[in-house]
Amino acid sequence: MNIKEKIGLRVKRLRKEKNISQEALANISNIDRTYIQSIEKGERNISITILEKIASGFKISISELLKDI
Amino acid sequence: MNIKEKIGLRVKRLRKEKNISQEALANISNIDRTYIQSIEKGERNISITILEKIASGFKISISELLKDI
DNA sequence: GTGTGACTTTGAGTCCGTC
DNA sequence: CGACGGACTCAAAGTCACA
Repeated sequence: MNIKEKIGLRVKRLRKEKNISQEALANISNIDRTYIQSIEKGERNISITILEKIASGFKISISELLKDI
Repeated sequence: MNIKEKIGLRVKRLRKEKNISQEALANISNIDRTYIQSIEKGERNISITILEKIASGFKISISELLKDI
């Protein structure tokens, strides 16, 4: 499993834990809904700014978002 | 200071700590020398795969690379 | 060994709609 | 609400010559 897939799973798991929809995460993170989907599928090589947006959406640090990755 | 600049400084500091040149870091990380340079200047919005390369070059985890960022 | 500007190609990232 | 796809724009990836 590559790093993109790992991050996808991590995002998906965090999202499930918080019990929010892809759409909701997309909104609070200021990212496109379809892009979140693509990320969760492990298709995208996301940039640090997107990582930052997602982390802030989850209200955690980037380093926390990438823990165990 | 934005996140790109923060990462640039972090990379630069880690590199100085290890006492290696940009060229050496570039080689062990499999990245172009000028690209490392651009990253250290905080100009690049680097992706997760580049973060992975740099982290592995430093022999640390990505989460460790992004600590305090 | 470092610093810079310029460049091309590929994919990041957005927006639309459908099922 | 999640999954998928088309079409689009702009930026990340990667390299070069020269100082």
